[in-house]
Amino acid sequence: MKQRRQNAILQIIEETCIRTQDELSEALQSRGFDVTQATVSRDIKELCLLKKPTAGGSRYTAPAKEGFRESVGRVHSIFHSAVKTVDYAMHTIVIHTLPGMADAAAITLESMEWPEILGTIAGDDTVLVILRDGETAARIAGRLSEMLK
Amino acid sequence: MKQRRQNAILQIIEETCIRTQDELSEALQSRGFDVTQATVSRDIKELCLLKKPTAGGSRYTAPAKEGFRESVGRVHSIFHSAVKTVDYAMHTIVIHTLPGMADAAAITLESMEWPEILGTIAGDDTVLVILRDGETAARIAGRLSEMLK
DNA sequence: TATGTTGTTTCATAAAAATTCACCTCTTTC
DNA sequence: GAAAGAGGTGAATTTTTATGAAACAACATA
Repeated sequence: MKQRRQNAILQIIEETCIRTQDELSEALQSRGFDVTQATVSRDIKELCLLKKPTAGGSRYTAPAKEGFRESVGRVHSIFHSAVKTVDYAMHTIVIHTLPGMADAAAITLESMEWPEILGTIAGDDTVLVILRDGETAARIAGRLSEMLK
Repeated sequence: MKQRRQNAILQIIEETCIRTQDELSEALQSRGFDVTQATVSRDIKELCLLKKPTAGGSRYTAPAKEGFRESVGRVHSIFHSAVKTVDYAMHTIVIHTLPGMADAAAITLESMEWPEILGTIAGDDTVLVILRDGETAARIAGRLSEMLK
């Protein structure tokens, strides 16, 4: 059901100019999918749709990159399941993972393309992340911790 | 000032991962630009920044297309200044413009790439817009009227 | 000097989107 | 069959974003 609904969403935003999540949920209603804005919000997040600014107000569209959609959802879950703790000192963050998972965690980190991250080094169960400065390290460490919740 | 601030914004979102407009206005504060979220919201609209979904939450980025930024702002103003009235019947919308401006209005319409619009025909001071059906015509006509405000 | 005019900003608030929490409905496992 | 776990959802709420109105500044005009 969810799968079919998300396909419908992709089709709808292709065919019509959808500007809000309420509009989208109405469009779905008229196709027999009875969902609320809350669900649409989650679908949009999963599909990685983006709200593109155009002349007559903004509009939801599918992301340019293909294959992008599939990857993003997984990155989060890989990171989530691999990482045990996140700590930091000076301008470096230390991430402890399950044994053998450090490399996977590092790759997901890289894939996020956060500009603050200068680079990562992965051992077996530890990833070292190098940031520009201590303040940045604190901020990014906080964000990574958030991702574990 | 505004110009310089918007340049700063482009640089900031390039260098750091900005996830909300509040974050952005704080980043601006620390660079000496003392602005509120309201202003940031308008800057983002003018710069046509988009909020791109990624693994660790979404993030503002510059649009892919270059030259995109300049064009979008203008489309709206051209349409606004050229068009006098918008009306519709059946599955067609009739737009009256200032003399000689119909072509310009039609071109801006096309540039919006609204999927509901099958096509346009421009005379001297009139544009005919062909939609899929009457319901769509009513909806799109409403939207175009909105743009005149 | 008074009087627009235009562009930009903030404040307050409305609108839109994300999230929390509770509750379902299935599976799986004992 | 009961209990536990995983997915998925809606209602209500919070957070984030957009906007209307008023204020202000810079500049031109009478």
